[in-house]
Amino acid sequence: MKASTTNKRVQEERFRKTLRAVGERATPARVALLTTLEQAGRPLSMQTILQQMKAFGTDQVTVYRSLHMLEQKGLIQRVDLRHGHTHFELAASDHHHLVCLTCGNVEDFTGCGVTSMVSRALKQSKHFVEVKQYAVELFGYCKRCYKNK
Amino acid sequence: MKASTTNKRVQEERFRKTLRAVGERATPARVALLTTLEQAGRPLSMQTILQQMKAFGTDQVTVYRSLHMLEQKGLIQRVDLRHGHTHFELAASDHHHLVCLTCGNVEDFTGCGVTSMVSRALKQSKHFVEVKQYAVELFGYCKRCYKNK
DNA sequence: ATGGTTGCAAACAATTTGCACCAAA
DNA sequence: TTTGGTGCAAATTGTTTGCAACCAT
Repeated sequence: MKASTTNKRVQEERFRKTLRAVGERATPARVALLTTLEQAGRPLSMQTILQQMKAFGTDQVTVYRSLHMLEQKGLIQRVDLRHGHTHFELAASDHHHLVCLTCGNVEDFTGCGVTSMVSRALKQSKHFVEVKQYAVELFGYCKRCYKNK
Repeated sequence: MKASTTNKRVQEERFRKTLRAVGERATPARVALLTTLEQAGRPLSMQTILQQMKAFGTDQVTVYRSLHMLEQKGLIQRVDLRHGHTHFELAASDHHHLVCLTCGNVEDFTGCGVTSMVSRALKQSKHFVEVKQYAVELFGYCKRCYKNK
């Protein structure tokens, strides 16, 4: 048995537990959705998700409904890469994205200093008292596209 | 003549110049769009924009086409406030947003230390060499909604 | 057993395209 | 004058809803 297969099974079991932990049923479609996002390791477009889940035998409608629920429960996050369509990735990934404005390539980066940013923002704010999530995306050019500008 | 009227005319003239400067025609619809975003002073939803522009006598299609062009030229920016629909605001506003996850209220904040964040990200990056735009949104709770949680 | 979940069909909403006419430069 | 912009209608794409059958617990 290949290592990747083992890992996948372990992941799936973990996701089943996570789902039950937030009070939701661990259905095959939901587990497959989380596994797909996990294995991708990067934000997946709606298109791609629908495609992969269709291959798995899941209806579009179920995908939409599952994504809503998972986002609501905070297990996944919507990402706006300015590619023209929504992307999703597993939540709790404390990294952010560099996005190429030309080719659309995405690279992660960490250590954006978001903690100090949050405290500064809250200190400055009149009405806000807590920050739970954040979106940080940087848009620019990768080497290749920079040259061809 | 009221001061606000004067300001509006001055703004319009400025926007006409800006449009020509990026090689585009200064049509009434485009100027009205930019003026609308300017006067709002906060990100406007697609809905709101379409509504206001319809009142101005502009077709939806023209609004979509203008928004695309203005975004392409870097005069406006798409903002994802996780309200379920796209928002736009004038570009070059070097502030970011605090968004309430419950009521959707938006507040600006400045001084997020984006410059040092950008240099850290670029230093860390294998492929990226330039950052031209960024999106920084913090999601949390305002006083009122925090109490009622 | 049973209440939440799914698939299908159909409604609904959002966005884009083709084309004739009009206007900014 | 000429090139690009606009409005209208219709196509296309994206997302949601209603309901009967199904399955995770």
